[in-house]
Amino acid sequence: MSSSSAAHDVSFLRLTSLPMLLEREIESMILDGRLSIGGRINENQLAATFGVSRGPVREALRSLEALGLVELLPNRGVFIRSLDIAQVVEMYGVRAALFGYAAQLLAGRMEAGVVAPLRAMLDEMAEAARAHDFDRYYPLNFAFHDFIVEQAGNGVLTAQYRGLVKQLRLYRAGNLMTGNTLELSNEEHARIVAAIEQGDPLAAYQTSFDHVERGKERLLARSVSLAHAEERRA
Amino acid sequence: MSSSSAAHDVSFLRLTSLPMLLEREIESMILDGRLSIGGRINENQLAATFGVSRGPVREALRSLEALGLVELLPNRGVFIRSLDIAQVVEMYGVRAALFGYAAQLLAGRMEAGVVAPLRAMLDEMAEAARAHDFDRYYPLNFAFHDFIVEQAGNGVLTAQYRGLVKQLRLYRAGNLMTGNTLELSNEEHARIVAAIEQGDPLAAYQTSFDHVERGKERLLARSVSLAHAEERRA
DNA sequence: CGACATTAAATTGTTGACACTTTACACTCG
DNA sequence: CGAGTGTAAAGTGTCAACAATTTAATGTCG
Repeated sequence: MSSSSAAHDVSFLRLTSLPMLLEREIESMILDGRLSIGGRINENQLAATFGVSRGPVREALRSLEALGLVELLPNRGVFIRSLDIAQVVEMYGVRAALFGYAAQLLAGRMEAGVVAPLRAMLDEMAEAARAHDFDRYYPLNFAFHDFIVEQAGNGVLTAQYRGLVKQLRLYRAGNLMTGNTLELSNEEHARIVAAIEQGDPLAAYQTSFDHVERGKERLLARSVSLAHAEERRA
Repeated sequence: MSSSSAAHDVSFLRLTSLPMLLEREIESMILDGRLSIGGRINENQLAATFGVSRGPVREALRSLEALGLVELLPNRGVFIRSLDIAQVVEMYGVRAALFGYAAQLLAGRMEAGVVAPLRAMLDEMAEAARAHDFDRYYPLNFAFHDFIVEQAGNGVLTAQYRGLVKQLRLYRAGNLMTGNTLELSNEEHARIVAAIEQGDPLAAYQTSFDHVERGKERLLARSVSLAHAEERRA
């Protein structure tokens, strides 16, 4: 047994700091829309809001830059990152690969008590889909994906996936599904669960990958029609 | 056409800053081994080395934390991140998924002038493998993987993949292959190129994924034998 | 001699001030 | 009246000093 692998770690004591706190707070301000996308962040103003000096604020912003939530232009300022459709498409691709890998892992290491919750979510989503109730469907859909990633048991994967999903929230056009797309989407979910349940990693990868890719295409189609509407208006 | 999409962007002017510069420099200090893994970074000392104050250094370290190269413990200091074998295994898994996705993309959008360089690298690696010349094989191997990822044409994917590879350099035990593993590794490369050339995305994914996974297993086997050697010594 | 409390040194955390750059605005000139 | 120039304000970049915390060292008591 290695001596460096301590049995009990006591680093919980004071495991937060002002910059970390500010980072979380600014992050939620961005994701909640309290800071408008593309807009500039005023360090003085932000520091004044929190009643602290600019130092910790600047440190927090550096972290947020690395997380892909803001952009730092030297001598210009910090801007809330705005994603164009091309970047969103790329992100969806990577998200598809990561989610596919999660399902692949899960199919390979099936344990009891994993399929049951998935089936339960599936049923609930089916109900919401039948009612065309997007507001009910959306959080279930999110939980379904996150559950699969989480249960895959790879912490690095979970972190990367969630980081990507977080960044995708910067794109405020595609969070909507309409009509019977909900039911189509949930049919894909069912295929994913089936592949996992049967312990078929490759099928789990493919169905999961395709599911996210279809989501991308739905988003893209919607985005194109939005752009056309924009054109007509001009 | 949107008015915000400028035809020519002049943001190159002053596109760097002191914290960014320090970030790059500290990063290379870590990756070159000039800062020992697990060790603590002294802000005063580091700032003095560069002839700057602690502010910019702290900002650079915040970025490096988000990149996964250092760890920040409040009131304790900044430590060069040290990876245990479990984390390395997880990272290899995600790397396999990302690399697999890259090959999958490349197989789907085959353009001229992609296979030729791959085949050239393949031949060079074969030669190096026959000669058991690891020092020659290693950079070729790296270039081979990076080329596939790059040519996949997804910038987000490239960034994530390279970030992960960078973090993996923190683990200083597994960069060695011995004996005929070089030839085995290159046979896997050949299968990857074949799948890409035939335009078979799924096969490209699988062969590429498996290739990295095999690398992980080789690393793991070596790591176990090292641990045993360690035990015997104790 | 070892465990514990106490004190001093070292290090991180935060701040306010100052220098520099960018941006906005008013002014001048064609 | 519009393009261009110069100036003032606003904002970012950097620093050095101070506060708070942790770590190391010293001394004390059982």
